[in-house]
Amino acid sequence: MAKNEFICDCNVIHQDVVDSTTKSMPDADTFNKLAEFFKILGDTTRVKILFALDQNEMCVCDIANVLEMSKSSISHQLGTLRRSGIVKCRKSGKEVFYMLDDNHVKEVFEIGVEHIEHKK
Amino acid sequence: MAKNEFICDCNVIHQDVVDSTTKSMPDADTFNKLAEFFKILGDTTRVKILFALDQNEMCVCDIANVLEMSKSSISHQLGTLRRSGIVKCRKSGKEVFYMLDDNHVKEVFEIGVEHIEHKK
DNA sequence: TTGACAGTTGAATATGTGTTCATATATAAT
DNA sequence: ATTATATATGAACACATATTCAACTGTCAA
Repeated sequence: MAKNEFICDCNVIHQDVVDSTTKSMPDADTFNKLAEFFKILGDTTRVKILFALDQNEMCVCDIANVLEMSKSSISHQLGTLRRSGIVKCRKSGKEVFYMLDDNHVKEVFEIGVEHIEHKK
Repeated sequence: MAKNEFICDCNVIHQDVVDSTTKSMPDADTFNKLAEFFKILGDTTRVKILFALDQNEMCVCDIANVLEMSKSSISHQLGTLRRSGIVKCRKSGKEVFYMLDDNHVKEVFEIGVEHIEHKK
């Protein structure tokens, strides 16, 4: 009678691997934040916005024109990106300029592109 | 009368920035694949699976035990990861061992963790 | 102060997705 | 052959989310 029977619907097959892996797993909070970070990058619109902002700080209307999408849609996505700490903004009169907050985004981005090129 | 009026619901404010950014944007296919790649990483269960596989190749039951989830759920996620070219597998009798396919995953992963640590 | 415009935001809708459940396949052992 | 087990998979459900629409705030100019 396996000790895990109330946790999973199957038996442990390689107890040593399961034990050592289990011991090395980070806490749930780390995994949640990690997944959340990637989830933010996992949308075509947001990826395009980030690519654009990687080159220039831009206002909402300009981004909307580059992506050929509505201001509202872009503004919603920028809100999501700002709340995730991936972009920040600066106000200037009626306009709001957005820019990347964190250079990790750039790194992750470039490796992602490499990955895709490599897979072709 | 702005030339973009039929595309967006707003005017171009900084024509030079919009033009140079538009010119440098990769094609839609690249953005779609990039977003797809990050989307796959943007799920807590898959992130956990990838973390585990980064240390040992493992069979479905073992992964299910480490994550304390059902075999079916893990199998579905492994299917997703395999179809995306992020993990590959090796059969041995009744068991199927999974492992990371691509080392870019490891790199992206580590930068993601750095990002999270940095934000605390 | 009035109008125009940049931007934000809540609600609604449409679409996508993760888990569960039931079932199917494949391999090994009796 | 039959049984047990490891894995896969289709359908269904619940939940999340991207865009649109409408309404709103705030700023500038006339």
